Amino acid sequence: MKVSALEEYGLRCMILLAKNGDSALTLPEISAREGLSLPYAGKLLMILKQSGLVNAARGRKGGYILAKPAGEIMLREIFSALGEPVFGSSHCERYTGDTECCIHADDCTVRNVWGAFNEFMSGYLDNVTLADLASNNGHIKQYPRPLNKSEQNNEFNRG
Amino acid sequence: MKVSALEEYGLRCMILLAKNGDSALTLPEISAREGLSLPYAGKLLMILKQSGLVNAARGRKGGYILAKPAGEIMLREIFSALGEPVFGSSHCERYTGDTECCIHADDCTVRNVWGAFNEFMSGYLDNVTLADLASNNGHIKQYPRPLNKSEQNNEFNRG
DNA sequence: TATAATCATTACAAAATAGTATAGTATATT
DNA sequence: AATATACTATACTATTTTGTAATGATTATA
Repeated sequence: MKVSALEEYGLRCMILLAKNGDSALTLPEISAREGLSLPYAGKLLMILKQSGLVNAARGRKGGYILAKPAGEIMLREIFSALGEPVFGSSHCERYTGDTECCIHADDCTVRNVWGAFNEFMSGYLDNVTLADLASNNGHIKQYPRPLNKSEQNNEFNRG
Repeated sequence: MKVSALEEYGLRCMILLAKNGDSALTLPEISAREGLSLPYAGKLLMILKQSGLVNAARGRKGGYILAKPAGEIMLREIFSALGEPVFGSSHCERYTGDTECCIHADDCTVRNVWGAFNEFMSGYLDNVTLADLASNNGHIKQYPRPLNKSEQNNEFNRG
């Protein structure tokens, strides 16, 4: 289970733009401040632009800026632009082994594991904005805690 | 954010072995029942064997069997064998851009996002066993729910 | 209108992951 | 012992992801 480079660096660029407020940042600036090569930063921002998350201006006074206020950008939008959720709609089509359609299509045990992750992440992605990340200087003190063992035993349907 | 093929198919094989109880399954059987090619199933089981999760017997009556009861195998062990947790120890070394060490090493905003996922997953992986997955026929009714907006506002340290 | 700074686009190269092929080694059965 | 059924190991190929290169298009300014 891995975060892709696009997701990692793309989210970083979005946070950078959010912290920079209303003034635009150029590719050379973004590249320098994120430690990315210029072409790669360009590629990232292009993806973000094509997803409608940032606006670009060409020419001498050009640069990139958020397409809307950071407080109105949910994390989900950013992740959707950069990749897929862990258990996305394509998951079952992706892992079909040798067969046309997954052999567990009817009765899948694994699906529930990814489903649990996915539900948690959905709650997170749909409730946290880019501004939340940018404003607190990167120090979220507490995360939604995981359930302890007895809570899990209550909530899971065993046997 | 993606589940790797190894994680997906490896976990499926473990569940299959768990459901099969005390009798061994051969590679041809595993291959057929999971819809995987024989060589690929072999590769998977080899990884699981080298991690100590399954025992193998060679020869005519050979096959694979869980190395210990499914109830004593935490999901974490399986995932550790097959890949890395989302925000593992190598994450910050992995995404350093062009620089030797990540430019955000001191003050990283993104880290908290992955950290939240990671904490949730840890709570899950450390509390759910392979038997939990195998015994309920794949139908977990309820997952640890995500926090709602007001809970999040309480738990997060804003601005 | 020339120029420098900037974004845009396409094609390519490198690395990691996924999956296959082939040739072994071990064991139960006959 | 011969054989069929299994696991083991290594090397190879294909695909996806990651990152680079090179060239073109746009705009502010002098």
